[in-house]
Amino acid sequence: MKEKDSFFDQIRAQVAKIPKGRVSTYGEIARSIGSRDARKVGWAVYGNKDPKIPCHRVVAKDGNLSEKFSFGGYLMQKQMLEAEGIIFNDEKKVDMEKYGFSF
DNA sequence: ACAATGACCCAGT
DNA sequence: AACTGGGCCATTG
Repeated sequence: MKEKDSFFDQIRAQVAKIPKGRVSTYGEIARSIGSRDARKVGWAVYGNKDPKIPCHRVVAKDGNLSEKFSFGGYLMQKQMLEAEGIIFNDEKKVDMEKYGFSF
C-alpha cells in the first residue's frame, strides 16, 4: 500500500460513516467522493480489511451481495448485516428502501 | 506509458 | 429476465 491513499482514504471515510443498521452502494460512494468508479470502492475495502471499514455494509446498487466476498462468501455478509438489524428481502438482497443510506 | 484487471453501473438487445 | 458491450478510473506488472 502506498502512502497516497487518495481514493482509498476517501472511500474508507465514507464507508466508516455508514450508520449501523444501514447499507450503502458502491455507486453512491463512488460518486460521493467525486469519482464514477464503483469498482475502486470495492477494491479499497477489500484490500484494507480494516475494522473501521465495515465492508459488509457495502452492497451493490440493488442491495445485491457479491459472491466474491472475503469473509467466506455473501452468506457471511448476510449474517453480519442481520446482526446489525437488517432484514433481507431475498437470499442476496437487502431492503434498500429501508436501509439504503445516502451521503 | 501501455495492457490487463476489477467486491460495479448503465443501456441496449 | 439474462447476456453483451461500453464506460469509468485506480492498481499492478
